[in-house]
Amino acid sequence: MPAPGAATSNLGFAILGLLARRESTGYEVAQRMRQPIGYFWTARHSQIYPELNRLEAAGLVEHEVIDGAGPRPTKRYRITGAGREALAAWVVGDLEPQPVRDLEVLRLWSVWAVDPAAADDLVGRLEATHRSALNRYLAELAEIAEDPGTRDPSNPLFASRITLEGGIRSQRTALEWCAWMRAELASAERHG
Amino acid sequence: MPAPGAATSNLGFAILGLLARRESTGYEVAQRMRQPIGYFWTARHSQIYPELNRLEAAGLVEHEVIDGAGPRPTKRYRITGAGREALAAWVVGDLEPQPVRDLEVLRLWSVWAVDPAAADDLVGRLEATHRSALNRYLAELAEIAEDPGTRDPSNPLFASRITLEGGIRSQRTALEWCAWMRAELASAERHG
DNA sequence: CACGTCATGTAAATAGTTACATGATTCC
DNA sequence: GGAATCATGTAACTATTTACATGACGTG
Repeated sequence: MPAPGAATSNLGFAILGLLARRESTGYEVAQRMRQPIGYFWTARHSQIYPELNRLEAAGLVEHEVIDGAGPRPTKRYRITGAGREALAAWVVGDLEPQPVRDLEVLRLWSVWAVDPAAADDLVGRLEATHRSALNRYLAELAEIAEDPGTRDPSNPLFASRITLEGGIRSQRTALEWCAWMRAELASAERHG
Repeated sequence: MPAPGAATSNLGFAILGLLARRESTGYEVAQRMRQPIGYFWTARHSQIYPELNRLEAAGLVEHEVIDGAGPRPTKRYRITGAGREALAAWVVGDLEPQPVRDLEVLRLWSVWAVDPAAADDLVGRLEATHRSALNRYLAELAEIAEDPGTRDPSNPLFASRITLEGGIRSQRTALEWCAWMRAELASAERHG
């Protein structure tokens, strides 16, 4: 019987969300942490393995040993009933303001310190990264869009679809913003 | 003569950006870290004071002791020439992909695990926080918009304006996305 | 046979938060 | 007289990254 009030970290809920969709080994959790959810949360395996142990100690996940290729026993993790309850409670829980950390905007906030040509180049590179992110999201959405599960709010694909839609919208907005900034830089150049 | 290749952290560049605009005490840096730049970077005073020492050891800032109200000597920090160069080089430097961490999207990615009414309530609360952020950004932009400095790419106000504009655009997009999600939830409810 | 993938761990370092500590001045 | 603000620092903890460690199997 583990401590029931043991606070789970954000990483813990990211892992629970992953395991609620499908059981996985720690290695697979690390893989899935890059691709599907890496757009809004990331973690390395060195953080994931200890967190899986904490989740297990709290009774939110459990594992069984299976055949595998590693030098140590391969463990397949599954979310428990308590884990599902904790995840659902967290999803609808209070929204404390999260500390924002956006390196891109932090750079642009000091862009006045470089000459306009360098600024334009920077914004151009930013634009390119947003364009490639947009294309990745569009491709991923296209892959699942036909599935009727994406229309059912209790199907994981519904949540995949709405989060991808959010990513697409925000990348498009970022692209428009970049184009706007380049226009602002160019207009200042003419009137300057 | 400090080590010239000493790597400066992101926090260091946030502080340099602040001091490049105006010299400040550590206390003021902590205040300014909330309001103007807190929309994209945050830090507490316990992180700021040691970082100012590191920046000084690296020759990027310097201080003079002034009259002040604290129990210890009050220090006013100023960016050095080397500090300005380091800041400018960082602004236009390589863009390594930054690890994303968005708690809001992480929650929504598991929203399939709760019932549609609770999901709708969650999205409603998200909407409210985006609306208030939008209003704050609009008010801040209105405060500076009249200043002709906002049109000059080498004036800090230009950078303040374009970053606020980015914040406004992304909050508006988030609001539209929230409205879209509520519509999706409602339409599933009808056909469900 | 070298390289990539499967597979799980630990160690050491940096980054960031929360809490502790001190003391003067101003405002209610 | 108590609370807020000015002002700077340290200690302890949590979160995250980078690097070290091991070893089997399949592919070119």
